[in-house]
Amino acid sequence: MIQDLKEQYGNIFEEELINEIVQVGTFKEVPEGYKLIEIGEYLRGMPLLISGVIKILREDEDGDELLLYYLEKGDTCSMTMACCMGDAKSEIRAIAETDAKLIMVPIQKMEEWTTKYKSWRNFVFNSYHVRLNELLSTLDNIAFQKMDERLIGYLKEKARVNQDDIINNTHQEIAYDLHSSRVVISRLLKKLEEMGKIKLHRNYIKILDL
Amino acid sequence: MIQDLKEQYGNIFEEELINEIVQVGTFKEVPEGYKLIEIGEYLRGMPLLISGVIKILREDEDGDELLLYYLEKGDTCSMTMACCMGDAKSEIRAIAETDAKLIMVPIQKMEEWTTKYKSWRNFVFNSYHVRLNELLSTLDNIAFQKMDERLIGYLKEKARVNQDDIINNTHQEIAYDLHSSRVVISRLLKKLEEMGKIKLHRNYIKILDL
DNA sequence: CGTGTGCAGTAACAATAGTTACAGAAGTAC
DNA sequence: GTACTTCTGTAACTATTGTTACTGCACACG
Repeated sequence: MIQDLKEQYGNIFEEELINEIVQVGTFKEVPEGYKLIEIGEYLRGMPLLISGVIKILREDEDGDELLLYYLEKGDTCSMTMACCMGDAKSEIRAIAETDAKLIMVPIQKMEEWTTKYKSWRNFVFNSYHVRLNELLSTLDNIAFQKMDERLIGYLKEKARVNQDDIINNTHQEIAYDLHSSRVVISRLLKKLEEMGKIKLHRNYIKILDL
Repeated sequence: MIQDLKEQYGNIFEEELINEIVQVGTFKEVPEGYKLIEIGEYLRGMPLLISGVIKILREDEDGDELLLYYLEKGDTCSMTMACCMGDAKSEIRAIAETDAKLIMVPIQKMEEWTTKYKSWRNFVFNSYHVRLNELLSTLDNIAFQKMDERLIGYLKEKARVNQDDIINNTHQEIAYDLHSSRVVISRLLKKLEEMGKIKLHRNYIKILDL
């Protein structure tokens, strides 16, 4: 845990803070698909991501889903931080997109460290900043783009975070993430295939030239 | 300026911080429609809103607009804060929805005060928190609601921030805010009128029972 | 090797939103 | 008053997205 932590956060947190994190944090290794946070759930800790990718989803009262963004190594969940200050109930769902390693820090420490460590303060501010912009960009996509463009963006982003030109998802799963329906996604994917941008297979999609 | 500031922020900022704000901040009074921040513009200061309402808009590369949310008294612009830490260019446009009074604080002070004053730290964190949730709620509206529901929400919110059952806007202006077209908005407004929820007039709309 | 299950392809249709075009009403300027 | 502009109402049409229904294929499992 210590070497993982140092590798990922050593150059942004001071030694003393790293030591504190090691003392109070708990190391967690989760498999792909593991649900880390559920909507409405009370949060016990704040995650520091060491490796892997976490996807953050929003859901409305009818159960309709929407992918907000991915967390990658070195990221933390600003939503969690936001929750720690407010009503403490999660507004989002977090699912491991790949196998992931992370450190859970008790939320009580958050404010203490904010006072004590400049590097922690900067980290928290920076996380908010990055997340706010990420959310803004997600909003742009939904507000200004049509489904075909959103789909292309989705495939690109997914390939990027997973470092893989193969998208291991069914059309139904993609439809959930984009808050659309399976038939619509199949239709658009077919078009992309006809344009030579992707190659469709059962349970996976190969990206050729997006 | 001092009495305004104390009235609005006196119970959250300590005396010393208030004094600093008075020293380095500049008081600004702007009329309705005044453009406070433009997209891509470099930010000189961070606004603390004393009175009035500011609307925050997003725009894509084609010039299509979208209303994100309103700032009310006691709010500050988290986007601005986010900018101060990042590339400093504004991601959004800010327009005075009503006549407004505000205090502009030089962005250099932001980090200094973050270290120095706990109340300032909390204020900044809290602003981020509120804005993140606001943005999330905006995203919910766009992603999960249809235009008629969004329109109702828009009218309600506008009536709330302006404390007025009269919405002083043309259909075209509403269409811009919701990133739709005038004809669509006119059509939906007519339906709402037929349902007895509103009464339409030239240049304004009276809300009856939304 | 047949059967069941889940996935993908496709057609036909419905609903929603956006576009174009035009007419008339309300207000403004002269 | 007349001329002009702006705002609203409406029709007709297109585009996009969503829905329902049915097909066949691939794969797993006995």
